[in-house]
Amino acid sequence: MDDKKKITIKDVAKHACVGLGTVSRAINGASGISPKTRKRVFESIKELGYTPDVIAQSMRSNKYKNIAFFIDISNVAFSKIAKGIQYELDNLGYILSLCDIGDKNVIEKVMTFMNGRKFDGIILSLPREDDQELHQFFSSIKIPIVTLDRDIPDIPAGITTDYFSSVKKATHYLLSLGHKGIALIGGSRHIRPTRVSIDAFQEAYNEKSIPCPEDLILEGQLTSEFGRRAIYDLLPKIRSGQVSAIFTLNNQIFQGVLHVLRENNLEYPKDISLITFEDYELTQLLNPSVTVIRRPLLEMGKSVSRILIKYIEEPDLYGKIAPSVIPTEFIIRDSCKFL
Amino acid sequence: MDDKKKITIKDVAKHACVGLGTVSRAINGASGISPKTRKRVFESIKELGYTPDVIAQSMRSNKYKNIAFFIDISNVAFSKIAKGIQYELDNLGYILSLCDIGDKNVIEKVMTFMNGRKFDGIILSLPREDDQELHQFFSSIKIPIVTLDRDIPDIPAGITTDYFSSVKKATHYLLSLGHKGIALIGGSRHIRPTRVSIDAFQEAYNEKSIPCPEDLILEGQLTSEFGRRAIYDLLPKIRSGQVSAIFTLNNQIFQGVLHVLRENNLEYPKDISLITFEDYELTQLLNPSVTVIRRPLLEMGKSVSRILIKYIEEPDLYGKIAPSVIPTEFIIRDSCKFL
DNA sequence: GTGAAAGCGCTAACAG
DNA sequence: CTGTTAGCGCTTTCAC
Repeated sequence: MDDKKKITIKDVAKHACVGLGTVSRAINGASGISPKTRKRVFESIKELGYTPDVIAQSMRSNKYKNIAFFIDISNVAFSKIAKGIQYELDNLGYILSLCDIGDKNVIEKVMTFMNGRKFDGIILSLPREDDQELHQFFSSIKIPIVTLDRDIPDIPAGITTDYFSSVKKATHYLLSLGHKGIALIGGSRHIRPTRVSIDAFQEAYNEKSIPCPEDLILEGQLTSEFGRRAIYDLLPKIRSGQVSAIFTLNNQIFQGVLHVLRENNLEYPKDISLITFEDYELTQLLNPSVTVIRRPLLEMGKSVSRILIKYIEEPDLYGKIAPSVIPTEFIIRDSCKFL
Repeated sequence: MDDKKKITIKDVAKHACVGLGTVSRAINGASGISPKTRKRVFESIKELGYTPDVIAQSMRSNKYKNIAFFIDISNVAFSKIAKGIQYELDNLGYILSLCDIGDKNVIEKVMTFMNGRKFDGIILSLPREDDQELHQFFSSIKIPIVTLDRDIPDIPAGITTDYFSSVKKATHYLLSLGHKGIALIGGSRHIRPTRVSIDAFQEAYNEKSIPCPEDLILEGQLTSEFGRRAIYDLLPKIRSGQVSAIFTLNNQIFQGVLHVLRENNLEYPKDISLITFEDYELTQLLNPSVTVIRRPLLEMGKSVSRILIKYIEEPDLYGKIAPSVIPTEFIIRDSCKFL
């Protein structure tokens, strides 16, 4: 990282003919140093090409300039969110340490990762909200933690995506097209996005005074495997016309659905109408293109970092800032037909 | 991270009635400690719930248990590679620090990221191989660096993907289907994958004693934008039948191509045959499904980490291990027609 | 305002 | 084999 021999704060002090502490004060923008001295110190720093050793700084100051990000990497959304986070963090001199927690054995992975390590803050996107053991673990940590669209007791949400309004909009859209049998396939009520979406779905039906088909609300996991299973079970109802539209709340589920549809020679929008969450290359390039709800992933990453950093810099605020509400967009394309 | 009050090596020493150094020796599995004492120390460690402070360890030992990963996050391949890397690193107690370098201003981002930070090793996937400034920078660093499919002077490749054989296979396949005008759209010769693929492409033609259409080898960037431009220019030749197949070397390029094809009502395989690199949800779910060359992304991540760790643990080997050669797979689906 | 001194928690070199 | 000692590079008192 450095050039030849490590040049330390000591060298700078000597070069600038000041004491160790003075250099430190200059670096940290602390008070109690005259502008003149400060300037001289900075000149020496520049001349010597000195860079503070982050490790040594950390040891003394308990600041690490390091954020941990726990997420299931398999989710396509991840890379864009990560990009947003990293972008924001970069500007502030923090780095991102990545931990893939997959979707099982989460606690074990988290603990291994944290073991003896130090971070200034944590960004959390857990596969479920009801893992008591995990909550307990995170609660015992006294650094700021912030979640991505999760309602977890004692841990403030950094951002909260407005699934409600777009799911309602989408459901209304389907309803207005004449669909009554809409199957909603999502994760479990134990994660916020699914929970909120179900509420919105039901409310849309209620507003039109159409009875909501509770048996068509399918809760499971955010995997393509679950999508396959769900749609497979739905096949008879699709064929009988009882179900005329499918609304998937996650891209992996959507992919599973698509597979089974294909295998069974079911075409959309002819045989079945489709709406899904997450707008990405697949939904755009599929033919016909797919009606979707889009989340601004990059922006989500940036927002969540901003809040986390604020908490880190002003610990007193922790938990007191309302999460950024991220808007979503309902984009109508060609995957739904008029009944 | 810890529980209440920080418990240190000192506490352990006191508890186990041994000296500081002894505890350290036990922790580090160093020699010169009797099994009996070691056991006692570990008992105390367990009892006290002691965890070594990685920061303090790092400061003394110059080991950080931290790997830096530089990559353009935008690439879909990234998340699976990252998963592989993280998986392998996890087992060895290393963590992954992620740096998104995008595809411009790379050196600036790299330097900001490295500034004052310490890593044990670096995994590098640069957007181009011919950035002198960047090479110089990385050459000046004396920790192991390993690349993902890049030939960079002085920096050993961790893995090398066998693009050659599958590109040749794919080209032969197209040739045997009767295609002569195959457009090859890739990045620049300045990155290994494209360079090798071009070679293979030409060799396939040569083997069949068919003159290789050099003017149909299009070099550019690995972006959908370039894909669009390239295919746009090709349109007349496609319509005239001069070009009957397109072979894209990257998924983003492929997506650009697909867009333009769609906009111009060109269908595959009817109007044009298609082969692309990277097998992912899009190529599988598109209808018709797309003939592809697949790389085992997860495995690539694992392999590159393994080599890097080996270099870290045995610095003498640095640069002396041949890169793992990662096999690729040519998967025939429905995007090419018999001419 | 500024220098000197005291550690942060740990490893490594040195005596026994 | 094991205890003690000296720092790693830095921040933070504490005097002056």
